Amino acid sequence: MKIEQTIKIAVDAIVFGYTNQTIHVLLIKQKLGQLKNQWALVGGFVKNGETLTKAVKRELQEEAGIEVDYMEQLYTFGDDVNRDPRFQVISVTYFALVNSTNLTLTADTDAEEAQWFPVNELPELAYDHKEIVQLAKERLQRKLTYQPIGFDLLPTKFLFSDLERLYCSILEQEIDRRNFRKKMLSYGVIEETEEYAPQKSGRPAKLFRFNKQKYMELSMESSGYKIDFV
Amino acid sequence: MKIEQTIKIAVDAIVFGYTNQTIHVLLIKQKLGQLKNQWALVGGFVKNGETLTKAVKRELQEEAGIEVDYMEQLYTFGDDVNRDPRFQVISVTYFALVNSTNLTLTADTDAEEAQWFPVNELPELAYDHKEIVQLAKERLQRKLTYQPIGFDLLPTKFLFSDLERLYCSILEQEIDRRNFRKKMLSYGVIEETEEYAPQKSGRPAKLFRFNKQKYMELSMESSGYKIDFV
DNA sequence: ACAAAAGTGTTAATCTTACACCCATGT
DNA sequence: ACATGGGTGTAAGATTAACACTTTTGT
Repeated sequence: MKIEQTIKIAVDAIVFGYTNQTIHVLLIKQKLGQLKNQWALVGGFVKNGETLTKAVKRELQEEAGIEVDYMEQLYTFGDDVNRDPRFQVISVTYFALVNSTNLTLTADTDAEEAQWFPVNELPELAYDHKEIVQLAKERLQRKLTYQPIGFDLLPTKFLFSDLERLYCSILEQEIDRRNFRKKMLSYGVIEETEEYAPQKSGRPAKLFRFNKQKYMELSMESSGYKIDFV
Repeated sequence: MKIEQTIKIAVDAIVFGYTNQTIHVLLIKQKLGQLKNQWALVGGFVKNGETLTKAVKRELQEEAGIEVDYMEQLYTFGDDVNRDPRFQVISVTYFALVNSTNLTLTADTDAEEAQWFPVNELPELAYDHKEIVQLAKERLQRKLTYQPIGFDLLPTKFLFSDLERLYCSILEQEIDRRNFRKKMLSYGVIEETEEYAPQKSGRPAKLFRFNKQKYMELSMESSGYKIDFV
């Protein structure tokens, strides 16, 4: 069998982080090539013999010095033959989340500059990356309602109010505080710690922790985890 | 920039059809190559300049002479470097449905033989295709509950009882006939026709039709379509 | 004492589930 | 008249949605 394929395979990562009560996306400023100075997603070509997952993790490390806390495949873009102006590139994109304690970036080549951008204030993006981010945003919204991925955006111990603000900011809607807490706690996957976080003002708040173990048990038996609001 | 990539890109399609009250998967018997006589999914390498979607449609036409009624990307397999024993191949897989009036297969090269298999009685499959089918089956199950894709497996006009059996067979569970009908009709996306289908025995049954228009309107405003049962 | 955020329950409305008998036809 | 599958309603239970005051701290 003869195959003369010249199509290239790349991976790109859409990494979400949560700081200042806002969802952010990780972007890289291209310092080389014809797209110099444009912002783009972390990504690059897959090496021979490398798996897709490894390629993404390598790029994340190389371009931003970051390790993510959650990652899953998002979509493969290959229906616009000219999405990369140089030649035909198919991009397998990944959706990733980082815990807000691990947000520090350190691009280790000086070919790039990595930076967090609030998801609603993105600069112009190279290639079709705007479209990719949009898709990722929708995935994040939907996923949040049926899987406990919000916890991968928060520190291990967090305030209930932060969790709530996280949901508000991702889902872009108001949430009833009492109903939210009631429902969240009803699944038994969040536990109180004995610690309190001092607030700038107001009553001190208990810190909570996500119990992954409990969630696993829950999802085995019932698959009934669902957090959605009107 | 130098890129010496030797990884190949393939597409594979998991096509579901519904006959004899059972979900079937379309398979191809390899008549050439080292995997001769093994059953596999429809698929092949992407040509230079070809989009992914076009590649899948071309393969479906070439290998089975079929046009599908619904298609979406499923997943890209590339984390097992040896999934193809010959060389590194990344496969972008597609999930497809054919209307049960369009099931006729006509492989137009004699390199292959196309055949429908009941999803629970599959032969040994080549490569990692068993895993792919499994993933597709799960997607079909989940998708059925929040999108009206069941209608792409039935003729334009269908019996309510067929729709119900379709859901039973895909979701692998019993369904209360009254509650199912009530809920389905409550969305207003299914309309009665004036026609009756003569039954082998028993009371003649009305034929129904899916109103895509209505569904679009519904999903614009509320996104509240959900068909799930315990 | 007041400002600021945390914490907490009840009720009405809606949706879901469970369940059994009559209907229209062909033989 | 009987066998076969089609067609229909109701009531109890569960879930969701709406809603406002008290608590604890710092200033």
